[in-house]
Amino acid sequence: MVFQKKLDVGFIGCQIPTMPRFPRSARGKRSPPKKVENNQMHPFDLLATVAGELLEKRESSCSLYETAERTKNHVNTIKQKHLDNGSPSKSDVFDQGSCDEGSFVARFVSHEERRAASALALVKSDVSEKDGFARKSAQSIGTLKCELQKLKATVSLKNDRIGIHNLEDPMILDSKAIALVSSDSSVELTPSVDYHSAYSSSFQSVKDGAELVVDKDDDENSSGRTHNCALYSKAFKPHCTVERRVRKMTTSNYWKADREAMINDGERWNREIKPALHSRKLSYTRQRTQRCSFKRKKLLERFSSSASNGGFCSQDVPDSLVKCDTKFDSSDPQAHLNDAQGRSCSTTDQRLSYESADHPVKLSIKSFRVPELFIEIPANATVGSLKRTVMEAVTAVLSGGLRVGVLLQGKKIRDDNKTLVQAGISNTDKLDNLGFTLEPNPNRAPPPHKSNSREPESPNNRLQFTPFMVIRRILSHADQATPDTITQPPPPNTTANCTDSDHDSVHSHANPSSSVDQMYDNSKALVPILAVKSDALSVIPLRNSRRSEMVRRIRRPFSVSEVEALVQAVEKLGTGRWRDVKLRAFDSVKHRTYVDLKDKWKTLVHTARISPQQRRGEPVPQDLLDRVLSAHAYWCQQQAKSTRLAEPYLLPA
DNA sequence: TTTAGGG
DNA sequence: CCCTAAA
Repeated sequence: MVFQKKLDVGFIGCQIPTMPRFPRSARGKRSPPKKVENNQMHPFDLLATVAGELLEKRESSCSLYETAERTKNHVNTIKQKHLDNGSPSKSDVFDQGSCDEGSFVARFVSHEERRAASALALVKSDVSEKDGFARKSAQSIGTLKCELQKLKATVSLKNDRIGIHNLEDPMILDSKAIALVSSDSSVELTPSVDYHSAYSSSFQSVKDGAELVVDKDDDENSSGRTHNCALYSKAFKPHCTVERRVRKMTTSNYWKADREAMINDGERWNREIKPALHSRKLSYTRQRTQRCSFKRKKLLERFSSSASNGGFCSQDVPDSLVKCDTKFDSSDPQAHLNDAQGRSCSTTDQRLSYESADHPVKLSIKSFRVPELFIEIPANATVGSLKRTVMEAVTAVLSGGLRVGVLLQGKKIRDDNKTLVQAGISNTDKLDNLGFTLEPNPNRAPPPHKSNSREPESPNNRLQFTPFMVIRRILSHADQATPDTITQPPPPNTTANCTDSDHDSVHSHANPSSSVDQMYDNSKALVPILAVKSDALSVIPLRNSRRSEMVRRIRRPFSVSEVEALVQAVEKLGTGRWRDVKLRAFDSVKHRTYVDLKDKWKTLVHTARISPQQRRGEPVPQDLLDRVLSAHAYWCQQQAKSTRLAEPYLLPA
């Protein structure tokens, strides 16, 4: 249902929910959380989504075949070299059709060779899936064509208001899409230059438009430069994802269209379509990010298992809780390439993401250190008792299982879905401050541990070995050691302040942490440190666990632009859907919760009603306040209507 | 977890 | 911005 009347006078200008929005009491139990649905989606959002998908596909495919070309040459070079060296026994692994990555890696373990093998395997598996991909693409394109025609009809109805003309005929899109399909299905096992150029040219027009896609106004980590990890991780896990890409395309991105249709009108693109693309993109960012997270995990596992010495050995941690001396391997020139580009891609240029993600960030953790696991024990205890006590303390921590945390410059990176580039881990300038923590696994709390020390025991010597324990002193100054100072676990809420305000840039609400988890944000976590220099072992700030009082979150007044975004979102969504408002307009702003937005709206309404002289803080433009009042009035009325509809007997006319 | 509303 | 009942 289009809200025709208001739309005519240019008030809200969007669709309102198909179903009346009843007040909570009338709606009954809340339905599962849902985001803005397709039938409420702005046409521009749909167009933009599709265009983005097409571009993404084009980009990844081009990159793939460039990689294939390079790899082929590289492998041939290596093969030739080994043949020249008279080691024919090894050459079989290079034979087309029998090149098994595992055997390759087993025999040729240098970095270059592994890369070549992985990339080759990638190409082969990808090629083998191309036919299926092409078939499914054809289907989804059929759907796309249908939907685009519907969309075109819709858009033309609104032509005058939204100013889009020259929307490309769906048939043209169709032919382009078919070009994609036929290209894909004509893949040869060994990618040829001819194929590559043919592929590129068929998408030249799209490529021309690609410049417009570069998202220059992305703020901080808001948006998804996440497809960068596709090529990267696939190089290490070849058998992954053509099928999944297709499924994603056919199910989630239902409406499809071609960005090219919009490019003719560049100015309107910037003024109207691009902002819509931006907001639409936000919701897809998470999906892509999650997809990539899995691949990254695989990547790390793979990296760990193939590293020749040390490598990532999180599995080995329980056995080697000793000195930590780790470093980044920055000798790889490609790592530097990665760094230089990683920085810029996180702020401006999407295309760089592809390039920087081509090369791995290499970490080498040789061992772990436990900097702060202090034991308190009576001075008359024996050394053997001390050893056992330490052992028990460590065992108590470890028995619950371990998990690994990542600290960058003292900030805990909670968002598992971030790429290394996005998190800043690919930036060598910061690597000195990269740390890994070993934390007791909150999901497997260690069983209550009885201390059965066989030493002469005073009643005060009954230490409860829980992971919370921080024992302050080691065999020092028995006169000051009051044996009854058994350190208490901190109350669970003592550390909530450590996570949110301290980690705005890296914290993610997508990973809500349990209170137990937050507890280990404190110094009680085992903190091995990854650093180049040994003296950098001190860079991880151990937080003051004494900060026990619950602190208020830092006050962050809303800027005018934030108000603008809020008003805009509420105009579209109404005053009762703060979670949706949050997702729509503040998805990437971690420190604005939906409660904050609701509160801000409340104060905005209040501000708009009082005289300008009574207002304080940064002045909000009057036109915004006017919009606040009218939107608020409208949605209140809407809600009242729904209430009457829902409760006809309570309010007889 | 999300909404709604008082403080 | 906090707190919390209610859904």
